[in-house]
Amino acid sequence: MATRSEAPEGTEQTWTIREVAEEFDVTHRTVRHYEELGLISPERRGTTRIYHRRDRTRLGLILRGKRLGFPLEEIRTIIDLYDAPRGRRSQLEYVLAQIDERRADLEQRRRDLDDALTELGRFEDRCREDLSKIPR
Amino acid sequence: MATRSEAPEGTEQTWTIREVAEEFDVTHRTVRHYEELGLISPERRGTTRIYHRRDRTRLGLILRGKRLGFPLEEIRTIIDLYDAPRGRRSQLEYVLAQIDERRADLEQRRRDLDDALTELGRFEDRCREDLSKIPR
DNA sequence: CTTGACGTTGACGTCAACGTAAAGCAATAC
DNA sequence: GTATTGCTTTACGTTGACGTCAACGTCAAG
Repeated sequence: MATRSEAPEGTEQTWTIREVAEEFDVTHRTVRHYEELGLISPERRGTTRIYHRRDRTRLGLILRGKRLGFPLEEIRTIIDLYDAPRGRRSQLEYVLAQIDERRADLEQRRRDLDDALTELGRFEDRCREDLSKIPR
Repeated sequence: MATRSEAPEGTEQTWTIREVAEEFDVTHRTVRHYEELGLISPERRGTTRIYHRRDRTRLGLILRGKRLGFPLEEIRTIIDLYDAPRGRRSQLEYVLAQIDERRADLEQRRRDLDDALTELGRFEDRCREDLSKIPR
């Protein structure tokens, strides 16, 4: 569905800004905003933006980051991490250190999330108990 | 430590705005902002705000909600839910329905979070592998 | 060749979540 | 007394994350 490009053989599939925007259910303005912040950098054919699979992957990461409540600047450092240079040992060690920080952050969030869920569960139990005491 | 009030016996302990702000590591401006939005409503002794345990509990909930990335308005509906009237059956059923919605939201977040964590783990593995191939 | 449909770049608007500065009251410190 | 804290309100400023609008280019269809 909606495989727009001429994709005969070997030719990589591409998308327009409208297409990626609709696919991820955001506006084209949002997509361009992310580009202004350096989160995506689509190919330019003349003045027109051409989006590749790579861009769609990154957009997916961005939106998941947003659902998790990260600010865009932080999201940028995260996804940049994924294709940071890792040729030299020092670079790899830096990346590994960053990974640890990220993980600590995410695990804190998971603790908060689990707390919130168990609290909600206890609250529901209380409510159901109350309900059982109300006649009719 | 910093038990400000005159707390002789039976008297409930209270706190000033500075005290709660420092305890939760936010500014007093932030605390007042939450009050403006109706998320907390401390007692007033004349013009001065007096915070009780109830207010501290709510502030804790607010900040956890923020760490989870919820907007303050949504946080308000959540914590209001916790002390909504549940006397009548219809009210209880409404509350239970809200609880379900909340839970669905939180579980979506947990999925996102778990995805992010496993992805991070895979990435770390790749990095460690790369590292093992670099001599010295 | 004109009309859409879609693309582009500014530039300004808006809303949330506070920060910050100005100015005042009120109790303790000296 | 005055001075210093600590609390208060009022009010404007800032930052992030877009929305919205104007003005224009481009290309296939009629």
